[in-house]
Amino acid sequence: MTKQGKHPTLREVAKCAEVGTTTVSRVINGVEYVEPWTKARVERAIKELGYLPNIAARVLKGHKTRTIGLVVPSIADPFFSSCAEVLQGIARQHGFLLIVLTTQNEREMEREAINTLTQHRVDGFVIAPADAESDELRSLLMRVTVPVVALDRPVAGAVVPSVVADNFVGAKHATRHLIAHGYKRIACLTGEIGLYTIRERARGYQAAMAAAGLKAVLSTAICDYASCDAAIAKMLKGPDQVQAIFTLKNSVTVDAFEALQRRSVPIPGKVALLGYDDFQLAGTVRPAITVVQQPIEELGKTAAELLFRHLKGASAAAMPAKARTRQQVLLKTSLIPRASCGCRPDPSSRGSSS
Amino acid sequence: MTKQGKHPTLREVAKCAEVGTTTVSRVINGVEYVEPWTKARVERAIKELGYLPNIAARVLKGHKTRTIGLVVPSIADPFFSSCAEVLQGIARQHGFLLIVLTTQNEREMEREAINTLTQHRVDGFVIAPADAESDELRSLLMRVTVPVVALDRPVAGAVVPSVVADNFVGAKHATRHLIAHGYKRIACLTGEIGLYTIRERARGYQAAMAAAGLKAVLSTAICDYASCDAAIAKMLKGPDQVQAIFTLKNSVTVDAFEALQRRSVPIPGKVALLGYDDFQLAGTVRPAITVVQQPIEELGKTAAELLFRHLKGASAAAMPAKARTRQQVLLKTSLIPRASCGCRPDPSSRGSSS
DNA sequence: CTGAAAGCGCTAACAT
DNA sequence: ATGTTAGCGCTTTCAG
Repeated sequence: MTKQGKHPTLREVAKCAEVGTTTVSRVINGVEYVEPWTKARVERAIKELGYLPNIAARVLKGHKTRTIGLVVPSIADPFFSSCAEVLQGIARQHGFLLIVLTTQNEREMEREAINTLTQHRVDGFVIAPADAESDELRSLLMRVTVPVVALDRPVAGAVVPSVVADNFVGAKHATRHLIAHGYKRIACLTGEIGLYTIRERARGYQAAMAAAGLKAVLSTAICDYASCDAAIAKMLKGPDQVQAIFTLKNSVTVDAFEALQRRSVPIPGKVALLGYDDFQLAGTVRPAITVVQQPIEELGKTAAELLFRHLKGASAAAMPAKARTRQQVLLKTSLIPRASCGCRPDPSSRGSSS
Repeated sequence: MTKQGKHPTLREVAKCAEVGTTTVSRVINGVEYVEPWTKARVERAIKELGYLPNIAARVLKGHKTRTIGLVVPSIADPFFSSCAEVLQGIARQHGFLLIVLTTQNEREMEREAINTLTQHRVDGFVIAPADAESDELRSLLMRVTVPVVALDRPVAGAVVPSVVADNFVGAKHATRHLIAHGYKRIACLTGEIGLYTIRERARGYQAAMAAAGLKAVLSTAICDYASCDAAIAKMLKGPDQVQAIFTLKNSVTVDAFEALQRRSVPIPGKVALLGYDDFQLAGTVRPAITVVQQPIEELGKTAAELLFRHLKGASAAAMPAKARTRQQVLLKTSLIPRASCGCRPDPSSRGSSS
């Protein structure tokens, strides 16, 4: 049994209003015409009984669930929570619900999440894939019969449209900026090199260094403050002392800043610092930290719009031939020059948080 | 019609495996015994067809949706996104889904959110009420037939259990800490005084000031950097120059810090600073900022556990008489003494982010 | 141990 | 303009 509290049913409303079930259905959905007086009675009955349609029944009749999913590594991550906020807002505008599932970047949880969404018959979903190259993911996604949009990381083979920031170019420009400042020995610090975004940024760094005939120094094993501090300590020693540090993710930027500060290394006097991804207080600390800013809101918005375009397209134009262009949207990043790279912007550049 | 892609049905699986629908249902739910060989055939058919049970049908049969809701002002807010992360994790452990709805602290959206959740027949939900005193909310909540837990802010009348931090005591202790440092003229800056949490903190500040025979100076109209800077400018002038500033929310703390810094006011030399709510980099900026830290994870965890206890209680013990104690859980906050208040902790106190 | 059949609450032909 | 009715996919007695 396990009856979940007795919600009134449409039939009860009908009985209460002394009409047929169809009539009630009609006034609820407000499509066909019903006699004003009848309508009034039905509405009174609805209010009286506190009736709310059971969506499960509608779904069973073949209707959409008006629900979408969001599959991300973590919802506590500011990047993804901002995307979630945007997505939820747009979903609401369309009268849709948002189900959030987190994967911790684990394949297994991701697989589970997709299955769960399928079982719940969501009308579509947005996903930030744990592994862009995964064959399993690709085939799983190909079985899915609802629109899917990849966010922040594409899926290899472009089996679904994606909306990602241009990590490669963003990192390349940032590195060039450092080079333009005259630094020769520029190190790059990061962790999670397994992630698509990080790999792309690393590639951008390497490309810029190579183009300038400079030697790339890439540390990919930074996982916490200790490892970051150790890496920096080593780079500060010897004749080939590093002149600038480019960090590829938020937490590493903060750790590097902290390490430099505690070692009393002047920034940018002795070592310049530039981080990928803007963050709260990046413009408030002294020196203010120069960063590559991602268009977070726009990423979320674009993904949401793409998803809903497909959602509507499916119900309206019913599959435009096969022209479901697997769009791969690439959004530009921007460099926010502050003080840590050696730039001295006028003091009006207050911190913008991502 | 609007058929949502043709998922295989249980009947199709039955046909494929050459058994009755009942048998398929049994192997899916794994409750009753089925002949190993029959079971094997069914499982093969399931795999072959890629069958996933339609939850809507189950729900229609009177089963739970195994879905819970979360209603918060914003999911982009680090506080609530952390709670969401915890809640989603615990929900997943129980095999439940999480639906997230945001209200922007608006009554109307909140009402809508609750109705939506009811329509979708969630098994329960967690809510951070926009207005703790709202009669409408209270009555709405009393109509709801599923377990509800209030988070961060209680509902007046204690119609639902709640899990909140002790804002009053947290602010009182913080103010006392400032007083213990010898400051006499301590100002309190905040915005959103309409919110329960902020009001409680303001009360705590006033209580501590009154107890010490000090005059409370409360500015409640801080809404952005400009207003914060203006307020501080005024406080810096004249003979009654303020000696310490207590900010009641994150954004104001950051704005105050920035304003002080840009006006080259030595912290804590000239003016001490203490903020409510910890944040990323609070321990990294110079001087490191002393804050009142909220037990965010614990708030989320406790709310989730409370919710699931009620969820399980309802299906197991079927309403323990009337002993549904409307628990009001009050969690302790802690003061993290850093440098901005005048304390000089040894340099080992690295920044902890909320 | 397995299957046939009756609905759960709703919508949509099809009648009237 | 409104009512009757047949399922949607699933679980669950109740028989075999």
